[in-house]
Amino acid sequence: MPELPEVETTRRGIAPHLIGHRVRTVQVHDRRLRWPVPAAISKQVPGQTIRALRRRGKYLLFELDHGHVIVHLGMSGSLRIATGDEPRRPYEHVVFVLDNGERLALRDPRRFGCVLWTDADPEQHRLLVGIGPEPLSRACSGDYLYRLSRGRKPAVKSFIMDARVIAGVGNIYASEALFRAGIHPARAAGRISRQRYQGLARAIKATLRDAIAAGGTTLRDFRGGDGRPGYFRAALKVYGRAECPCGRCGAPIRQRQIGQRSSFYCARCQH
DNA sequence: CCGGACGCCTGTCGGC
DNA sequence: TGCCGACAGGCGTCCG
Repeated sequence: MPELPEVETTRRGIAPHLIGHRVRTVQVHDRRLRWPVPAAISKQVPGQTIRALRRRGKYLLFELDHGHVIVHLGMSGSLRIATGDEPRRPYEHVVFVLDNGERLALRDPRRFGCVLWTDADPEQHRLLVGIGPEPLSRACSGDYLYRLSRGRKPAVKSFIMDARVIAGVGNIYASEALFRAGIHPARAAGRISRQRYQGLARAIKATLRDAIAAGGTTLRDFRGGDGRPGYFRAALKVYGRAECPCGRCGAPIRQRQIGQRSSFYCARCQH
């Protein structure tokens, strides 16, 4: 489900309900996520206060008094705030019960997400340590992408979706940013000029900023922490629009697999 | 070392 | 109507 804008929307929605509140208990109803939910979660977390909620790429980092809970929403995960008397919904595998009576519930039908615990620097966790710069940071520049891409044969779309290159760009926003930059998604990453990477870096940032401002993209069931859907779907130019006329030139939007992922582009506008 | 393919899961949708 | 295959917003791991 979630790419960076959806994770950021979730973070902003749930943070006000969590910061400064103490976790009373953690209910693990099914520990069989992408990685087993560690027993330390239900042992270490109760009694601790949530101090901050940060995002790194598509990961959410819950800072507690001592240690961090690391959450990834995978393909179908979502987080919501529930009141104390609301019944647990299907697939809500992990529930954090807070001292204010509210609960934070992780729903994840496909169980590709994870809930982990670390008492060390979360940025140094093995799942986070190798990931690239935040796309909205200055470090993610056209020059950076240009330099890193030299000699690389894979498609530029696969390149910008590689978390070691940039953190948080997924299948929707890769297609959208490449359309915005006028770059064909299948072009070899190593054969794109510095100038065009500068345009691509700008396009990635603008696309993600716009999507965050719209509350993310709801394709099926994504809800922000406030329960509202994201409105960026209406702003998608190519993703999910196979055969529809390109809004810029009118040619039909193409769909094909690139790196085993569905990709959408305009063959006339993108080269 | 790099790049591509494979699994992990379940729900939904379109076609026959 | 019902069944079955294809496909889905991610990503670590394995293999060549």
